[in-house]
Amino acid sequence: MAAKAKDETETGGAKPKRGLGVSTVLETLRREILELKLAPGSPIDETELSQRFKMSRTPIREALIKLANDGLVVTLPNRATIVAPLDFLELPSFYDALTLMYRVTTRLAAQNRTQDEVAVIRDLQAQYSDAVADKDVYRMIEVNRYFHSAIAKAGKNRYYTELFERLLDEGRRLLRFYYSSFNDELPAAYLDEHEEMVRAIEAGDVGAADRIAGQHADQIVRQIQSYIVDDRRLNAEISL
Amino acid sequence: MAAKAKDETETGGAKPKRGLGVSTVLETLRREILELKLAPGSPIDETELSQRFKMSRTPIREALIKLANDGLVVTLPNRATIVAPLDFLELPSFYDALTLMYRVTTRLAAQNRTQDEVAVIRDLQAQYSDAVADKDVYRMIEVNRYFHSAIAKAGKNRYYTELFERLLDEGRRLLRFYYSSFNDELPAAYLDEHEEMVRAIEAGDVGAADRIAGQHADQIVRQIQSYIVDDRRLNAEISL
DNA sequence: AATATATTTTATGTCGACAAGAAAAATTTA
DNA sequence: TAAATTTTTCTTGTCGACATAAAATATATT
Repeated sequence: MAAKAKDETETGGAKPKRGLGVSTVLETLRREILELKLAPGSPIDETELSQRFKMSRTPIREALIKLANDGLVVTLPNRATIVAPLDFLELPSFYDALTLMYRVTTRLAAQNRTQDEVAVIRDLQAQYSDAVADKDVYRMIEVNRYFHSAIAKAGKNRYYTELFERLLDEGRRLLRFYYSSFNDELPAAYLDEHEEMVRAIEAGDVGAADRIAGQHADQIVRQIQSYIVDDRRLNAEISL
Repeated sequence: MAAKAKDETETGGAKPKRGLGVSTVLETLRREILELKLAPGSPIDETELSQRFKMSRTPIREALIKLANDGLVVTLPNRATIVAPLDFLELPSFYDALTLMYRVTTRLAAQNRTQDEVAVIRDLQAQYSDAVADKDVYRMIEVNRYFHSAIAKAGKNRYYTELFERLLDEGRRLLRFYYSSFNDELPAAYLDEHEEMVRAIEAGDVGAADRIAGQHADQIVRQIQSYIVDDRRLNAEISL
C-alpha cells in the first residue's frame, strides 16, 4: 500500500474556502509524490483521500486529473490511479530532453533576463550554497529545482519553462529514489557551475550560458547514472 | 457568444458507456477548438455543454480540465472557462519552440525510425499531396499536423512528442485564424520539403533531417507572419 | 442624472448517493 | 487438490442538488 503520511496537518485545519480545495490537495499530493512519501507505483485511493482531506471526491478527482497531466500519476481507466512509476527504460529520452531544456532555458535567460530576475536567481543560489554547507542533500535537490526553474522563467518562454519544470520534477524523484550513499564531491562541482551560470546570464553571454548549461546537464545525468549503477534496487526489476 | 455548433450529431447518439463520456466531450471540443468552430476567447458554459452532450456536469468538467492542461482553454477561477485566446505577444516564444521541436523530432526520427513508421509517414505525405491537389487548405493544415506528429512518434521521445503536438495544434489554430487569401505557391514548397524530409529520415541521415526541418520551420513561421502582417483583424487589438 | 448600494440572478465549486466495472472471495466442479 | 465459476466486495464513473461567489439588475442616495 501507499505510504500514508497520516501525520500531516491538513486534518486539523478548517475546511478550505471555495476554490481552494483542489489546489490544497494538488499541492499536498505533488509535494508528497516528489518527496517520495508516496512511493512510485503505489495506488491512490480517492475515498481515502476524501476522508483525509475532509472533502468530497469531486475536488480530489480534479486534483488527480491535473497531476496526471503533469505526469506525476497515471490513471488506469476503471481501475486505480497510481503514482507514476520511475520507468528506467525511458531514461535515455529523459536525459536527452533534460539536457536540451537546460541549454535552451539558460541561453534564453542570458538573452532576456532583467536585473530583478538575476537577484532572485542569486538568492536561490545562496540557499543552495547553504544546503551544501549543511550537507542537506534533500534540500539541495529541492533548491536546485527552483534555481533552474527561476532561470527558465527569466528566459520567458512558457513552452520551455513548462516542459523543463516537469523534467526537473522527474529528476527530483529520480535523485531522491536512487540516492543512497552520497558522494560529497559532486555538490561542490554543482556549486561552481551554478556560479558560472549566473555570471554568464548576468553578463548576457549566450554562448557561455549554453556551454555551461550543457556541462551541468551532463554532470547531473552522470550523477543519476552513477546512482543507478550501484543501486541494488535494480535487481527488483529482474525476474528470477 | 460562442459558436454553438448545434448541428452536431452527439445529441442523437445513445449515451456513451461508462468511461467514454469524458473522452467523447474531450475529442469533440478539441476538434471544435482547433477548427475554430469555437472562437478564441469565447466563454464555455458547463451547463450548456451538459445539456448538449446529455450528461451531467462532472464529466464535462473533467474534460475541460484536460483541455486546460493542453492549453486549449483557460480557466478563470470562480468565473467562466474560455477558449484559449490567440495571444500574439507570445508568438516569438511560439516560433522559437516550434522550430526547435521541428528540428529535434525530425533528427530523432532519422535515428530511431522503423520501416513501419516510415510507411505511416509516407501515407500521410500522400494524403497531404492529395489535399494540395484538391486545393483544400483546411485539410492541408490538418494533415500537416498528423504528418509531423507521426515523425515525432518515430523519434520515440514522449517529452518532445507531447510538447510538439501542443505546438502543432496551436499552429493549426493560428493558420486557420489568419488564413484568408491563400498563396498557392507555398503548399508546393511544403510538399517538396516533406519529400526531402521523409527521404532523410528513411536514410537515417540525421544532419540532413535537422537541416531540412529547420528550413521547413522557418518556412512555416514566415507563412504565419505573412498572414498576420496583411490581416486587418490585427487592428482589433489596437485601442483607438 | 450619476454614482453608490442593495438585491436578484446566474454559473461555478462542492457534496452525498447511486450505478457499473473490476478485483477479491467464496463456491462449485473435475 | 486445483481449476473454473459464481458471488460478494470494493472502487471508480456519473448523477442531480445545494452552496457560494461573481455578474447583472434594481434601488437608493447625493
